[in-house]
Amino acid sequence: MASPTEENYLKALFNLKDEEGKVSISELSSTLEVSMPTANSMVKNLLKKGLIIYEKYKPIELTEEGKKMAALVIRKHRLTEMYLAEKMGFGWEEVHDIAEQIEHINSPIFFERMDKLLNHPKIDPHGSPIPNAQGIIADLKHKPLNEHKPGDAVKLAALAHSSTEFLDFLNSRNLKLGTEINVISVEPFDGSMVVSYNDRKSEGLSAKVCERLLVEFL
Amino acid sequence: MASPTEENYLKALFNLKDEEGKVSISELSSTLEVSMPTANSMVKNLLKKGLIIYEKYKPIELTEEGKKMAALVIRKHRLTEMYLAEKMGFGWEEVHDIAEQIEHINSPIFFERMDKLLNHPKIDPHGSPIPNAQGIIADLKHKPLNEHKPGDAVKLAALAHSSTEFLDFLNSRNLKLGTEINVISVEPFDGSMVVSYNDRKSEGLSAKVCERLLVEFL
DNA sequence: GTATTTAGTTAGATTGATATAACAAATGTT
DNA sequence: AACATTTGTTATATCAATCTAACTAAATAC
Ligand SMILES: [Mn+2]
Ligand SMILES: [Mn+2]
Ligand SMILES: [Mn+2]
Ligand SMILES: [Mn+2]
Repeated sequence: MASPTEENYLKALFNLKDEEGKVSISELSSTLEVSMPTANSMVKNLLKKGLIIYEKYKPIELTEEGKKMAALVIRKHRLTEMYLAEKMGFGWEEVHDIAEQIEHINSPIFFERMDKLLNHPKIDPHGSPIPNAQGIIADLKHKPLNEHKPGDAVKLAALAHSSTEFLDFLNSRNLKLGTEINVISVEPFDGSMVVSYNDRKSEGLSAKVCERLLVEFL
Repeated sequence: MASPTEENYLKALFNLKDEEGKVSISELSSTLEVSMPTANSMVKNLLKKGLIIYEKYKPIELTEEGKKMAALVIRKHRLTEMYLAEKMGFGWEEVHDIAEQIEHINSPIFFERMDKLLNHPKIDPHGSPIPNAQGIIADLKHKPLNEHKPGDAVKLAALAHSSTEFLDFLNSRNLKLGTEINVISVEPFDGSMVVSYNDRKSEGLSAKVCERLLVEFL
């Protein structure tokens, strides 16, 4: 079985591939906050276990087996986040740090029970898809808000990144998954947008925020 | 902070003291399923950290600080067991193994939330007391069933040991916490008892079972 | 196209948790 | 009391996960 450390590496490799395409040793080491030699030696270890494909100085790739294991760790993480939010009343900004630890619990019945109690949720509290028990992840291909134009009416469906700071920001603006947003204008200079939602007639959102808000058409 | 390994040692020291009085290296090593040199070196480590009192060849004792830390780990364990049983529908025979892992999660808000959602439970699913947040444990001084005599009417309040096998046995006899038991007779030869409870008019229980059933007078 | 910078690797050390082998102390038995 | 058994200790080794220092390959800049 994979140790907690190995699970964290697999998860990081999976997520970085999604976000950045190719994955390098330096990205891995900074993501996991370890030194490059540490990441390098774990990469050799994962290679030996057949979970990645790797040649010196080349990008790191997960094998099919590695992908599946990564997806199952991500499943444990996201199910936990959903459980914490839905059944224990935690805010979406609180769940990640706890899930980062609980994802390493080795107990299939525990996570199956969460899944059942939650009625087999498809997404976590940040709108990210929960892989199924076979390690298959739905691709929910939402578009970021900044790709929309004035007049578009959309619904907040997910977040591209979900740092605590960003989630606190969204809380302060009362933005939640499901919030219906109308695009009023786009500032060509800096890509910021003016939108309305709920009873807020005119809210300015920076380009950085708009890129991270993943929405679907209404 | 204490590592998961250190937490397991503290917990074992605390529980063994309760069950056996003095705690030796060999008891510790067999309880934790490690070699004696391993237990010996961890004892040195805990000594250095001021969590135990120890002199070569003498019994091991927890310091006040060690006792408090042990009690807080036990609190996390028993709160988790109660949460799993009450909120997630696990049987009392399923909760220990999961709690053995979750007890090492480092997140005060997580365990405080469990405590709150459970309405500050005083006991775990096996009737053992849950230490409070200050590390104080109530002494519920129940007596084992085998110390009772024919004619006594008692209520099952806790279990002296709670191995999966024993819990499976109790399930098979439909014995639960709260079950009201009437002592019909005691066999002087082997200490076995005949009792009645619910609609069972005459159930034989071995001495071994009767020692482990902790009851209170009705 | 050489020089500089960045990224990656190797070597070597450390720490925590574990083990086995060998020996020593304490305890139990006759 | 002597011997045998059990318990505990020390010495030494391994393994996973980490680090720093030194070096090398690749990428970028000029
Ligand atoms: Mn998360
Ligand atoms: Mn993690
Ligand atoms: Mn337990
Ligand atoms: Mn444990």
